[in-house]
Amino acid sequence: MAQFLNQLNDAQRKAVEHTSGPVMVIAGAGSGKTRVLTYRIAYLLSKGVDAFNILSLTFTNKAAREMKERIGKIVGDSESKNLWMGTFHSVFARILRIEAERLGYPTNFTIYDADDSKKVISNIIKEKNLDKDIYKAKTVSSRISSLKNNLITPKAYFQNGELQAQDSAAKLPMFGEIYQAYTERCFRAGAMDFDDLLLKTNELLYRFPEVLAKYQERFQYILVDEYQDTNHSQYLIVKALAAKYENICIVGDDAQSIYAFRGANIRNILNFQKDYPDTRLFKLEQNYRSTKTIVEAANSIIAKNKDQIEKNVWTDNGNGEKIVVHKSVSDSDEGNYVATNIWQTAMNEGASHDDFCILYRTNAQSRSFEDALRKKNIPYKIYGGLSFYQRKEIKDVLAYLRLVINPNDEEAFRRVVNYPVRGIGATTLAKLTLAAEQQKWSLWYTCEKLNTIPSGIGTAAVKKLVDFTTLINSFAVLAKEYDAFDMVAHVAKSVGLIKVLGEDKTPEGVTRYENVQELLNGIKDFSEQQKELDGGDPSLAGFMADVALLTDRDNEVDDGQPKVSMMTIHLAKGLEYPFVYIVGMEENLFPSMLSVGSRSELEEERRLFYVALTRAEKRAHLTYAHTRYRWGKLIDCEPSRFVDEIDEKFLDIKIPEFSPTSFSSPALDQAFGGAFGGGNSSTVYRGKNKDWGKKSGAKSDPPTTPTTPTLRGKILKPVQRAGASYEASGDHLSPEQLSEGMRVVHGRFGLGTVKALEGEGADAKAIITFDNAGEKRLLLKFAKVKAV
DNA sequence: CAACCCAAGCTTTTT
DNA sequence: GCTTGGGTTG
Repeated sequence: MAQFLNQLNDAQRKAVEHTSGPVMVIAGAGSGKTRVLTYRIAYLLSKGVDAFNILSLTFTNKAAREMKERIGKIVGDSESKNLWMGTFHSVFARILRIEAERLGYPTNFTIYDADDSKKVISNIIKEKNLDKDIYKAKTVSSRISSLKNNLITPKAYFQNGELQAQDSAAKLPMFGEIYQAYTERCFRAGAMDFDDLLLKTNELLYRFPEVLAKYQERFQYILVDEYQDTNHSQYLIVKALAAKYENICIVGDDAQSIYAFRGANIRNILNFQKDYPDTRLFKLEQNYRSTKTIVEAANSIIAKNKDQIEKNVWTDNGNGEKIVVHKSVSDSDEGNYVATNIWQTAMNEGASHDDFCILYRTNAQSRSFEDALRKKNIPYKIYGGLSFYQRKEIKDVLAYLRLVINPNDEEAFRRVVNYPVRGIGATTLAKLTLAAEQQKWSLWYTCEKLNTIPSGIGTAAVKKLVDFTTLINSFAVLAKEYDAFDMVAHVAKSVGLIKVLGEDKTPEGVTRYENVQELLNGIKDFSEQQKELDGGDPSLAGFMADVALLTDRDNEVDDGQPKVSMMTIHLAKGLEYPFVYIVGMEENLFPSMLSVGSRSELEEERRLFYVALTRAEKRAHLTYAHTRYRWGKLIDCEPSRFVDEIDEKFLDIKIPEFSPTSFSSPALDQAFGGAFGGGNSSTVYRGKNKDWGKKSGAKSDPPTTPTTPTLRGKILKPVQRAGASYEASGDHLSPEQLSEGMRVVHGRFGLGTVKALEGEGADAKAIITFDNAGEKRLLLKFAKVKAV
C-alpha cells in the first residue's frame, strides 16, 4: 500500500488517508480524482474494512466497473468483487428487488424507461379525453419527474395548493389526476420508472426503520462521486444511509455541474459543509492532464460564473500551444476543416485516431463530421444518440422477455400483444383497457379473468387473448430452466419475430434484423459470462434485472482499430483526449437558445464549456460556422459569446480563406478587422471555395447515395462485435491442456496468463490474469479459452 | 383490421 | 431533414 500512497501528491494523499468522518474532496478537472477514489477504497480495505461495508456510488456503470478493476489490481479480485459499487439507479434497484415485497412490488418488477413512461402518460391522456396538444406527454412526464425527484407523491401534490395553482396557471388543471393515474398504473403493472428507483428507495428507508438500520450497518463507509450532479432524492438517500456512521466521502467539482436540467442540485455540494459541520475539506488543484494554456483559459472562462467554491487549478505542464479558433462558411465546411485537420495531425505528428475527439452541444450536429470523416476514410465512433436499447426492434424483443418475467408489465403487453400480428386490434385493446381500469387490474390479470367480468369483447377476440396468455405462460415455465440466451432464441423464433424481420429486405429492415442478431449475441455473451463466473446468474431474470439500466457505454466492444470519437459534451465528462475539437461554437447553439434566458442556465452552459475545454490534453480547437442547416433550413449564425470570454492571449485565431464580414464579435472583429477592412457590409465571399458555390446553389449538395441509410445504421450501431456469431463456438482448451503460466486468449477478456488451476472434471476452474480485464476465475466447462 | 400516406414536431443535454 | 404517429382507405 505504501508504494501506492507514494504516487499521490500531498492533497491527494491526505484525502485518501483521512478515512473517518465526513470528507469533501473538491477535485478540479484532471486532478487525479479517480485515483484518489480508487486508492481511498483500497486503503480502507488494507486497514481491515470489510468490502461488504463499503458503498461507492458513481455516475456511470462503466466508471464503477473500471474502478472495481483498478482496486482489484491493488488488493485482489476476491476482495474487490464484494464492494457495492455502481450508479444510484443500479445499486438501489438491486436493493429494491431484495426489499420489493415491503412496498407491494414483485421482486421482478419492470423498470420503465423514459419511452415507456411517456406511452403510459399518452394513454392516460387519451383515456381521459384530454386534448393531447395541451397535455403534451413530454411536458407532463418531465413535470412528474421533477415532482418525484423532490419526493412529492400524488398525495402530497393534492395537499399542496401552490403546486396545483402552478399547473392551473399553466393551463394543465388535470395534471394531478394524470399523475395519480400514472402512479397507479405503474404500480398495477409492477413497474418503476427511473425516478421511482430513487423515490421508492427513500420510501423504503423512511417507512421502515429496521430496513434503514440494516443498510446503515451494511454501508459503514459511503463514497459518492460526481456529487455536484446529484438530485434531491439522491441527496436524501445518502443522508439517511450516512446518518449513523457519518463516514461519508463526497467527491466532485461544482465547476463541472452540468445536469441541473434534469434535477441535479448544485446546492448539494455547495451546502455539504453545512450538513456536516465536521467536514474535512480537501482540494485537488493540481491538473495533470492539460497544458498551461488550456488550464488557464478554462479558468478564465469559469471565473465568469458567480456561484462557486473557491479554488485555484494550476499545472506544472508546459505552456503548450494556443487554442485554435477557426471560422467556417458552413456546417459542411466545418466538418471538412476538422476532418482535414485530423488527417494532417495524424500524418504529421504520428497521432493515433484514438487521440482525437469531436465534441458538440447536440447530437444533431454529428452529421457533417460523419460525412467529412467518411470521405477521408478516417474511422470514427459516435457515442450517444439513439441508444441501441431504445431501438424499436430491440424494445420489441425485450418486451416479450419483460412479459415473461413480469406478465403485469403493461407497456410490454401493449407492445407485443399484436406484434407479430395475431388479430388483436385497437378495438379489442380499448375494451380490455377499459375493463382493466374498471376492475383496477393489470391488463394481464384482466385477460386471465375475462370470463368472470363483462368486457364486451367478442368470443373470437377472447380466444385470441387467451391464446396469447397461454403462449407467454409457456415461456414463463421454460424460463425457470433455460438460461437467458436459450430463452430469447426460443421466444424470438417461436413468436415469428425472426421471420417477420427477415422478410423485410429494405436497407432499414436488414439493419433491424442485424440489430436483433446483435442483441441475441449480447445475451449469449451474458449467459456464458455468468456461467463462467462463480456464482453468476445466467437466467433470463438475471439478464432482465439490469438490462433497463444498461447504456451503450456499458457493453462497448473494442475491435482494436483506433477511431476518432464523437459525442456530446455531456457524455465526455470524465474523459480526456490529446486533441479536442469543440465545434458549433455559435450563439443559440452553444449556449443553447433555450438557456440564454436565465443566469443560472447560462452559467450551466458555461460550465459545460469548461468541461469541454478541460477534456483536452495537448491542443484544443474551437470551430464555428457562418451558416448551418437546422430543422432542414439554412440559417445564419453568430460566433458564441464563450469564444469572446476567453482571454485573447490564449487564442490563435486563424484567418480563413474567405471572411464573411457580417460577423460581429469584438475579439474577432479586432483580429479580422485589419485584414478585411472592418465594417464593410459586403457579403461577397473571397477565396476559391468549391463547396460554397454548391451550398448556396440551393439543393445541389452531394446527394446521399442509397447506401447511406445502411452505412449510417451500421456505424451508429453502438455494439460492435467483430465477427461474433452466436452460433460460433470454436475449439476451446480442455482443462488438461492448460498449465500455469500459459498465455491464452479469451473471447471477451482478451489476452491473459494462466495463474492457477483448480478443481477437476466439470468443476475445473482456471484463474487467469488478463492484461486488460484483470483477474478472473473461469469455469472451464463453459469458458472458451484458446492458446496463443 | 392492415397498409399506406401524410403531417407534425423536433433538436438541449440523459441515469 | 428525419422520424414518428395518426388518419384514411381498402
